[in-house]
Amino acid sequence: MENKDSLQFHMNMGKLISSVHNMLTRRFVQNAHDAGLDISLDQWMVLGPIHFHGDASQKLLSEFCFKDKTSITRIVNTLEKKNLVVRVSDQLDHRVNRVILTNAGKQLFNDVLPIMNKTKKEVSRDISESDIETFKDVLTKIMSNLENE
Amino acid sequence: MENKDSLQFHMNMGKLISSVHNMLTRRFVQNAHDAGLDISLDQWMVLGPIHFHGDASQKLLSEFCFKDKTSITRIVNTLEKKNLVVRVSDQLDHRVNRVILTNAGKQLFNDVLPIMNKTKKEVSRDISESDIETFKDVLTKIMSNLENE
DNA sequence: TAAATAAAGTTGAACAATCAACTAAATAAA
DNA sequence: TTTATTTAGTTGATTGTTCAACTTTATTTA
Repeated sequence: MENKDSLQFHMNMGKLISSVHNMLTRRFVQNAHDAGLDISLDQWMVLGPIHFHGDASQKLLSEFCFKDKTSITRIVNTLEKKNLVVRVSDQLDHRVNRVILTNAGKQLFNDVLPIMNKTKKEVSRDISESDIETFKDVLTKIMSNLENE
Repeated sequence: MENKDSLQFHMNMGKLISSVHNMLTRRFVQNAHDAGLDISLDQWMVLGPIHFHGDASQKLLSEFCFKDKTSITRIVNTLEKKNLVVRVSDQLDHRVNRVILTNAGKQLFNDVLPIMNKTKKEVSRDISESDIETFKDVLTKIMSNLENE
């Protein structure tokens, strides 16, 4: 029966992705906390690109992180409140904020890198390299399937 | 934007999972909305098990949905506010709430089934059955890797 | 049985995602 | 040049997640 099958699929796929997302988030924060570091996975997902780009605009961060501009606004707010980044208004285009790491931000970035690697290892333990590749390919394919219109 | 595509290619697992989770959630709600239905993916993920179990406790829903008991409390609050479910205190154990579908809840469940099916098709378009299987296996393995301690 | 402990749910606070409505600045069109 | 439109970012409201602290009811255990 088609309805039953599709329900099964959804419960599996949707539930699996959602559950894995939550567990992964929790584990990363827990690992960071155990190392005495206070950072969420979303903050890390934004902090990385800021470090990588040097003076990223929020628009760029939004595209790079696949997050809504509103989410970026609020995550940058939090990072700024923690003195990890500062917003600097672009000299040429006054609509644009350039987000820059402070020294504390650079320090935290370096401290969190090993946490990220530790979490990665825990996540992918006992999974073959080829299965990981297929897994990432499918995720990428789903993303392109769901890209707007 | 070709720059975006090349970024996608280099994305790590955490970012992929997080992005897919967000896009999937958005697409499901959008499809429901286009069909005149007002429901979130998380509400659906809880509504389904309520429908199948008949009189699930919140504890059971929590375990079945892999969600925190606090999340269940709040999702059930929302469902109750929308008159889709009611809480009935268990006669034998007064700590327990039994969550029951109303007629409106049953109606919505049936209305959302085809939406789920549509979303499923969009998500898995052009992905082979065997890749989907590997994908789900890896998700399941990650869950067991991240299960507490 | 009385006291300690465990279990089921709730509440508050902090953070994040989404949508819609908004400000301010830049660019295009008239 | 003046007006209209687009773009970058913010704010408010609603929903969901997490942690810690809490209430209420059951179960242990001393």
